[in-house]
Amino acid sequence: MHRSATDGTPRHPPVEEDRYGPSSPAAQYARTLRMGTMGQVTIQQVARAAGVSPSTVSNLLNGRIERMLPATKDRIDAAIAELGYRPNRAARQLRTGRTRTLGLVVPSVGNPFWGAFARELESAALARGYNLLLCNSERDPERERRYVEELWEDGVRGMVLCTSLPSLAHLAPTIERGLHLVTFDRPAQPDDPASVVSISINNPMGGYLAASHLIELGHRRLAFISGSLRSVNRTARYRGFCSALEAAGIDVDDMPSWPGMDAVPFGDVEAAEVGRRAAHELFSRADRPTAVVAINDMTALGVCRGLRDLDLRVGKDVSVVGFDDIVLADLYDPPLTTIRQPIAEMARLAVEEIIASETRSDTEAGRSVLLRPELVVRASSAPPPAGAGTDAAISA
Amino acid sequence: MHRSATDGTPRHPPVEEDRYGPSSPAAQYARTLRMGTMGQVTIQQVARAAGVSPSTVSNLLNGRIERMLPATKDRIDAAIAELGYRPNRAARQLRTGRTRTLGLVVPSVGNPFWGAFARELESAALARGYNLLLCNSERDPERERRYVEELWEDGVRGMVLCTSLPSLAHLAPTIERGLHLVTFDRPAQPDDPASVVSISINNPMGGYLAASHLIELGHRRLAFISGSLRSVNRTARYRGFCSALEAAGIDVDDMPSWPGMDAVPFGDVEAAEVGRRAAHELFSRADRPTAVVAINDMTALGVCRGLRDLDLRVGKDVSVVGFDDIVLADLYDPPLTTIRQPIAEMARLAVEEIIASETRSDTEAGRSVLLRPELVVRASSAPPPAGAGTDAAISA
DNA sequence: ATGAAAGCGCTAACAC
DNA sequence: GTGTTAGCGCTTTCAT
Repeated sequence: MHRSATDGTPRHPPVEEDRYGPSSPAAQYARTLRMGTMGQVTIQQVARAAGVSPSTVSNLLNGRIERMLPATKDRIDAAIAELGYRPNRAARQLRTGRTRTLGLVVPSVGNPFWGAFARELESAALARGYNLLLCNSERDPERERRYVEELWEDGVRGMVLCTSLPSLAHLAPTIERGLHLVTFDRPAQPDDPASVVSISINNPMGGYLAASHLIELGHRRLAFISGSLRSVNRTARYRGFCSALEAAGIDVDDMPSWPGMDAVPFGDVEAAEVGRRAAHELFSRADRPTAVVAINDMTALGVCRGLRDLDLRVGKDVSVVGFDDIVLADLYDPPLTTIRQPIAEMARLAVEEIIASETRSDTEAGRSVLLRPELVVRASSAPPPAGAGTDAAISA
Repeated sequence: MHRSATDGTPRHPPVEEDRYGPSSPAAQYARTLRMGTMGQVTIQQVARAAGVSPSTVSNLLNGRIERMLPATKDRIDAAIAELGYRPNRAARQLRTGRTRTLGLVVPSVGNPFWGAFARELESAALARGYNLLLCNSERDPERERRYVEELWEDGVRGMVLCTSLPSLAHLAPTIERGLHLVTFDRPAQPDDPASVVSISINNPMGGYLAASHLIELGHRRLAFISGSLRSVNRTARYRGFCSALEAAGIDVDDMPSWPGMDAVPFGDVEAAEVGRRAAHELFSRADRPTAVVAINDMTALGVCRGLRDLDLRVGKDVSVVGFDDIVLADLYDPPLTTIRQPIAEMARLAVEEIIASETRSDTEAGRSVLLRPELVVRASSAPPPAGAGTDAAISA
């Protein structure tokens, strides 16, 4: 090892060599370092084995095969195979400044929706030759910031951020440095930096679809259940929910409502617990609703569980509509009516946007893509039981 | 930029400088590169701003603050803050050969169990100052190998692999290079390389607990349902299941069985679908069981769904026991009886093992840690309906 | 068609 | 207590 200074390819002028021969402390240190790296095979060794220079090996590695004789290529290929050579990513990245890696920050892979989305995004990234790094923010802005900065330090320049925070101020420094950011499930906000692209479903439309489905079934007392009140999509979905009520001539202010849980911060795994508690409280009251729209499927499943605790039958006594269409929605008893997000398409779009913005010369106005949500009707929603919560019952 | 050759800190002997002045093509190239990296602030710039040398900044960065005057430290801190300096990880890693990052390869984060485990492992890693990189293998050995090698190339030397493949041969080259590997949910196999540590629950015990719980409730016709037959823990859990039957004097060969689906490869998300199909086929037969043990909760949930399709009531007509205790087990209707895996503790252990093996001088025999599974009884398991599947019914 | 050399940003041994 | 220096493995320009 460490023969580069004495063999045929000195990497420094002779003047250096006189001062720091192969037995100098520096050389010893280099040797130790190399031991520590566990026999990493370098491009130099491959070059030597193939009887060519490192640059030629590098050319092969980077697909510039037209620059060498077929015989040379074969020799190098053989050397690579024999030595089991794998290029060192850190060195490569340090040199080029690029990485074929995207970052994904989700609230929590403990929530099946985010797990499913992560899978889709990984597939989409892989299909474009990118790798994916996955991080959990647990909806903590500080943790979100830390991850984004850490990914940046790892050379990741394109990220998908799943957040419902109204402001991206905590990420401003990284965005200014040139981060290609796509926010998911969070429509663009007025204060967002111009370069940010956002991809989400049309949340107000989703809320509208959910509520009007229930109204069409005959429900007149509807509640909207969510945990955090400050989330961007909560507001948007609730807005759509309200429009549907208004369009049907129902006064939103008359609807039973649940205060929410903004005091107690909670993660996505606890979403179900939120739904359960909300159901307990909302359905113990006299003015209880006949139907519920939940902010997402996990919360909806919690609501169903809570209703069962009260001996109310979902899809009979009470209708429940969720959001997301996670795998478990169809598995549940009763299967859950929900608003489906087209996650595969959204994932593909997110990757395309990032790659496009990396290729684009520079700061181009970020756009906001809204996809159409889809109502999936299953057994958790049905007409209200006769005499309960209908117009007649209310006027009685 | 690129002033280092002309200012007070030349990095190469003068002879170099005569040949490649600041306007040489090399210098121009360097400038372009630096533009491309989007204004990366370097340690040199911090050093200049603070009026010290890069090494002093480096010393501060690496916690060797005792080597400098408090005033110097303050000046450097100020410079770092003002310039918004963040060390370049690639450079750091290239230099030290180390990374404070662990890798996790799971079958699929689409399965809530793996999502939950990933969360736990991330917490455990974070608590020890490590980051976590998450990858989905979709139970594809080739993809598993690719990820392991890619992580290795990224400088990751410690990984947790969740696999149920009987052989680790596809990872042998990387293991030989010094990978610190912990397999999760896959007990050590005779052919495993000696350095591999394995962490899992005692799967035979889990299978035993599940089956004997059902037997104690009075069931005498039990089926075991799983998808892939080749998985290591499938075999182990089934073995435990059989012991419980034998201990109760029940002949395993008399039990209704389902052929499994080894022909069709499937991911963890489809586990539920497997359960559903298995239930359809198994419960359409005359010799149908009164109770089922499923390989995991997702499959168990699918079984429940399939039973419902046949108008059989879970927890009444048929008992179902799952494995894992995912969040949704308790949310389901009826709540699912299951074998809990202590994932938080297992995650903590996995991280400890990896860190220990990185610190340890070298190849030490890998060990196998088996944790105790816990039976969680919920409403999906109950005594068999009178006259069905009991000894009497069988002899009738 | 191939090679020599420079340097990406950082760390740490050693000199002062 | 602080500075100087070499070099981690790679890519790419320019020279041949």
